This record gives sequence, C-alpha cells and structure tokens, in this order.
Amino acid sequence: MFDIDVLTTSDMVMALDQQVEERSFDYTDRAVCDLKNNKDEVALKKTKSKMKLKKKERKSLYLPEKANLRKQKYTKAVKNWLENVSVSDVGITDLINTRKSVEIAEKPDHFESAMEHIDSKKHSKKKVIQAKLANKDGIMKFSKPLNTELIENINHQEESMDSELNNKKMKSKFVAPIKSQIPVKEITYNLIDVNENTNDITQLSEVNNQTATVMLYYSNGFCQLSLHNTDDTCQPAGIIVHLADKFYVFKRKVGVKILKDFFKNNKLICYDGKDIIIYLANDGIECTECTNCNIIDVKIGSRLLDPDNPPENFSDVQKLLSFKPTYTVATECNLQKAAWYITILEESAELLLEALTKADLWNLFVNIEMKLLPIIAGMEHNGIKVDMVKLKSMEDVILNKLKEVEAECHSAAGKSFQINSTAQVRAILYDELGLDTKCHVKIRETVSKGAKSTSEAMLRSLVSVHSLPKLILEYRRLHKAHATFLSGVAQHAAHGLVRATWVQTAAATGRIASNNPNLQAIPKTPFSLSIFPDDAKKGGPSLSFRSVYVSRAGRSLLGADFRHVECRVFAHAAADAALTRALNSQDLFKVLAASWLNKPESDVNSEDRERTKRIVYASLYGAGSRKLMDILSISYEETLAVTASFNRTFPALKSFGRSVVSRCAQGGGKLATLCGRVRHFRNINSPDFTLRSQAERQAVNFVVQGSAADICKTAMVLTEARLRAAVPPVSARLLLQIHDELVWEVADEDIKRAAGIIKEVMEDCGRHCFLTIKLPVSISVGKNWGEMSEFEDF
DNA sequence: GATCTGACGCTACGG
DNA sequence: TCCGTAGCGTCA
Repeated sequence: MFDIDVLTTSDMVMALDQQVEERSFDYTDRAVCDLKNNKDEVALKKTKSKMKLKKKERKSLYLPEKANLRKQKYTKAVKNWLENVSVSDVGITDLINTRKSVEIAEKPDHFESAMEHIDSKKHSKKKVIQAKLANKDGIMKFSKPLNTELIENINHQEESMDSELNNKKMKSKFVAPIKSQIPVKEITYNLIDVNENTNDITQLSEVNNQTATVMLYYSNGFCQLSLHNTDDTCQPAGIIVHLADKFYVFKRKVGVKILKDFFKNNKLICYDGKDIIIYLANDGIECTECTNCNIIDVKIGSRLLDPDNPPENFSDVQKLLSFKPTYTVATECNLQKAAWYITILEESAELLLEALTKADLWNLFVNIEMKLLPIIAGMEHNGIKVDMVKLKSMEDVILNKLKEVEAECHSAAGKSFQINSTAQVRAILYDELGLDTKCHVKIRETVSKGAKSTSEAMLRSLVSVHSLPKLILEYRRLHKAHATFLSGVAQHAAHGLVRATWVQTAAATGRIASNNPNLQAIPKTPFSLSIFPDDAKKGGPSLSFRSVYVSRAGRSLLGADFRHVECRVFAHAAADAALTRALNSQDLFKVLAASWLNKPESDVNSEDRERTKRIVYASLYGAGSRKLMDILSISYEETLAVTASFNRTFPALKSFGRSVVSRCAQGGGKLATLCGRVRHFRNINSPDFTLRSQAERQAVNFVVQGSAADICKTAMVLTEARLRAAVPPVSARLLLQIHDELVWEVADEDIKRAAGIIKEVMEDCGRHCFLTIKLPVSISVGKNWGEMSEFEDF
C-alpha cells in the first residue's frame, strides 16, 4: 500500500532525500555551486568530488552494479513521475521566481546570467523541470528555497507572537503527487523561537542532567541531517535544542550564554558535534569550555562500528543501524522538518548506544572519542598562523628553479614534452631512448595497466645512463613542493590563517586525518633545491616548508613528540625482549642505520635515519624483498642480508604476526586494539592467497597502528584536561596533531610550566592504555614550526 | 567545442 | 605481496 501525499518542491527534495536517496542515491545541490567560479570554490569542489570518489570507490568494492541499478531506477522514476504531472496548473513560475530570488540574494554578481538562464528556458515549463530534475547524470539541481523563518509554522502561538512574520504570505505551492513508502503523519512540533526576552530562556537555563538533542540548521533551509555537500554554499543560521516535547530554536547569536550553561549541565545527542562546537566558538564560546560536556555524537559513534565502511551521511547511518523511520511529516516549514529529523536522530541514537555496547565499544566511544571531540573542534577553530611573505618568497625561488629544470629537461630529451605526464615520460625514456635496455634494468610494471613504471625507484636506477631521469625527478620534486606545500596551502589561507579540517574518524585504524590543506603531510626535513648532492655543494640553499607556520605574537609553538610509538607498541604487544632492550638506546633508528650502513653514528644524517625507519616498519609489517629494495635502493643480496639480520635480532616479531593472524581468524575476522577499537577483516579466511595475505598484513598493522592511535588520542585528552586544570592557568591551545606529535601554541611566559605538564602527562599516558613499556617524549619549542629546538629546561 | 569526471600514477606525510 | 592518510596532475 502506498500513500499518496501532497508535497511542495522543497518537500519533494526532502521526501526524495528520505525515500529515494535512502537507497544510497547521491545527489548534490549543484545549482548554487555551478554559479561559482572563483578559485577557492573550485578547489573545494574538487576536493569534495575526490571525497565522493573515495566513498564510491569503497562502495563499489561491494555492490557496484547494484548502485548503478538504483541510479537508473531513480532516474526512470523521476521521468515517469514527470510524465504524469500536469504542469499547467502548478506554480512553476512561482518556483522559478523563488529560485531567482535565491540566486539574487546569494550571488548578486551572477544576477544577469541567472536571469538569462531562466528566461531562455521559460518557453517550455515542462522542459525546465525535466532538464533540471532528470539531467543526464540524474543529479538534482534544485536547492531548497530559503525558508528558515518560522512563517509557515502552523503553531498558533508562534503566529501571534511574531506578528511581523505573520504578515508574510504563504508561498504558492508546487504540488506534486509522490509515492511514499513511509506513512505521513499530521504532526506539528512545538517550536519555540527563543528571544532574549521570553521566559522560555530562563526555563531552559535551569535544566539539569537531562538528555537533549541539538542540531544546527542552515541558511539554505537544510539541517545537519539533510545536508548533502552544501556546506560550502551556506552558513549555519541557528541551532535547535530538543528537550522533552519542546523544540527551542536559537537564531544565530541569540542566547549564547544560556546555551553554554545548558550544554555544560546536560547530556547532548547530536549528529556532527564538531560543527556545533565550532558554531558556538564563532559566537564567542571557547571550545575548551565544551570539554566537560557530555556529548553523544551519532556520526562518530556509527563510524566506530565498522571503520572500513564508514557511513558518509545520515541515511547511511540509518542503514547501518537498520533503522527505518515509522512515519514522515508533510510540511512546508524547514524547521518543522528539522524537528522531525531530530526525532529520528534520537531514535537512531538509542539503537547506536545499544550497538556500541554490544560491540564493546562503549568505553572507547565515551572516554576517548567524545572527550576528543571538543579538542578537535578547538584545533579546527584556532587555525595556525602562516607567514604569507615568507611563503611568497619561497614560491618565487621554487618557480625560478622549476623553469630552469624544465628547460634542461626539454633539452636533454631533445624536444618539448609534459614532464608531469607519466605517459609521455614513459614514451621518451623507454621507447625513444631505450634506457631500460641500455641499462639492463628490469623496469617494474604499474599496478593496474601493466605499463613500465616511471616511479622514483625506477628513475633512480637509470640515473647513471642518461641525464634525463635525474632531471625528471628533480622537476617532480619541485613541482610537488610548489603545487602542494606553497600554492596549495596559500589557497586555503585566509587572513594569514590556515584552518585545516580535522577528521576524527577518517582512518580505519583510528588515526586522525587532516585535509584542506593536509597539515600532516608538510615535509619535515628541509627541502634542498637539488636532490643529488654531487651537482650542488652540500648544505646548499634549502627551504623548510614547516617554517612558514608561525606562532601568534607573544606566543611560541611547543611540540611534543612520542619517540617511536609504534615500535614500542609492537615491542609491548609482541613481548620481544630484544626489541625492548634496543628501544632503551637513545635513538633506535640511528643506531640501526649506523650498523647497516657501516658508518659511525655521528655520520648518520636525517635522511639515512628516515630511510632506516621506513625499512624497520616495512619489515615489521611484512614487506617483501622487492619493496625493501625500492626503499633502500640497494641490491637484492644486500636486502636479503638486512632482512636476515633483522629477523635474527628480533625473533619474537614473526611469531607475533602469526599469533595475531590466528587470533583474528578464530575471532571471525574481528580484532581489537589496546583500547578496544575494533576492525573487521573479512578476507582473513579467504581462499584467495593475495586477498588473505593482504588481510593478514592489515591485521598485524591494525593492532599496532590502531593501538598507537589510541595512545595518541588518549594523550590529547589527558594533556588538555591537565592544562585546563592548572593553577594558575596555562594559556595553551592545541593546533596540530601529526599522529605522534602534538603542537601547542603557548604564551611565552607559560612555556616552562606547560612543557612540564605535557611531558609528565604524555609519558604517563601509556598506563591508561594498558601499556607496560615506557613512552619517552621529547619536547621542543620555537617561534616557527620549522625551527624548533629541544627544550630541556624543566 | 569547452567542461566535467573517474581512473591512474606519483609523491608527500605518519608509523 | 608493509599499512594508512591527502593531494596534484594527466588522460580518455
């Protein structure tokens, strides 16, 4: 049985959102995006699409044809629906007018083009709709009209309360029948518009120890649950708090203090808590004030359940929890719709709590992830200061050099070609010059196409035969540096500040990731303008990309670094006595590098050390000899010798791997880290050797990397708590997390105390994660991130 | 014919 | 046939 319900366009979007999109169809509001063409937006869009790609990639691993089918089905459904709608009597012109006003309001610059766009299409009303609704990608192009006021609120008190709003006329409806699978209920939620004067507010500030739900709503009429990739086009317009049977609507900047108290004293359910905290932070509430809040974030919680297929939006969450709303509402008012969303959020939150408890994730969720939430929000809100002048000057240097190298490349090749194109490089190196045959080197093939690879390791092996490979490598390095670390970062800087997005549950292993820009991938070692020391004197000009990031006036950056965390976790988990002993030396990798390269420890430079590090970890996680050869760039025999010596020195490592795998296989593919983070390896018992051994390596890696991530997260939580509790107060703000390194910005006069607290807490935090091995931490201080010096003055 | 998109390849980071 | 992130560029 299907109900026929009567909906407006906006509701149609909403309804489709729930009913069609629920089946994983993905549409975006691109009408607004399409009108934009400034650089930032384009960049944003680009990354957005990449993120989407990622998601699709993941999905397509499991049901590619199914998703495709759904898409087709959807497109067909929309087309059929359009065939049956009589267009003559519906208010399409009104619709268009509404749309127009939106565009005018949002994009005055594009007014002309918007008008044109609409006029040209006015001739055929039906075609407009068809073109817009069922364009070739099946992407919905309408955005919801601006409608956030409480106008159409059927609530009578409201109307009498706000006479001004009452004067506004109800907009004509675009009425269309739609088949609904969910029964529609006639419900009107009790929305209360909170103004500073009403006594609702005093009522609210006295509430204690209750469970409430909070959600942001946006200027374009969406709320956090119905928002699909539109966050770059709109601003949060306010916040809705649901308590008992009432929905309190706080417009922007209204009742900030009340909200603060309310947040502190009650348990809060929300979908994306980070956004809410940042929203409040913009209105003047310090993120740190939220650290004691009792928050249940459904988004993060749901990602813990199955980190390998994280739900991307709320409908994914519903699917994961196998939750289906029992009814929907037919309403014009976005706030009413938002209220309905809040109710379903509450229901799914209950299911989520059950699921988390059942999966033994509750402690992890509450004690680590939820405590971390405000800290992450704080990092995102604070941002880090960038020295734009320095950045520009570095850019100039790199660009000059880049031009030089490009010219040299072209002359070496004898013709002009695109150096960034692997296909062209391949053609020139292997087909035209035939360097691989000259050199008798076997060139590895690329993973999916099986073409000859032009990766760094391959080019390095050709260096002796021709000058071109060297130049190409140099060009790539310079280009990458410029595109990613200079102009790439500059794109995201506003008012000399970079605010990266931190994603708490990005990695399946529990690590935090950063994007736009990715501050975790800024090179650590200074960038020398030439790779090969022979063609430039050593110690030639070099740039440190990290030195672009500076502290604000009167403050310094304070970095705290766990020393080889993963190694230590590994030693703990494998209970390898030899490794544990080796870790007691000052710097493990340096010692190993010295012994493998046969030179005194003092001669080991940072590059050697980094490479040794890679080798150690690679062999820990089961790298093959070929891969090791790539990293080391030494001969096969030497590689074998290294592996052999490694295995001889640390015998417990191999058996540890085996024990993890068997534990995983017995547990049905489930594994847990020290703090109980769970990941599911479906291929652990697969008959396919490739798949199985991959899963085995992942399993070993997860136990260690995931535990290390847990430790770092715990460290963040504990240090922040201690810093806040310090008397007299320490002025310190966390800015960056680079997996094992935390960077604060500390007032100059507080550095000594902050350093003391941080070192103490971090070295102690292994205890909280059931780690028996000790965790040394090194502290460094400096005015910019590139030039930090060891701090020992405790 | 310009523009967009997904797949690929490569390179940074971290361990 | 180390793991796991992000980001840039080319090409069909």
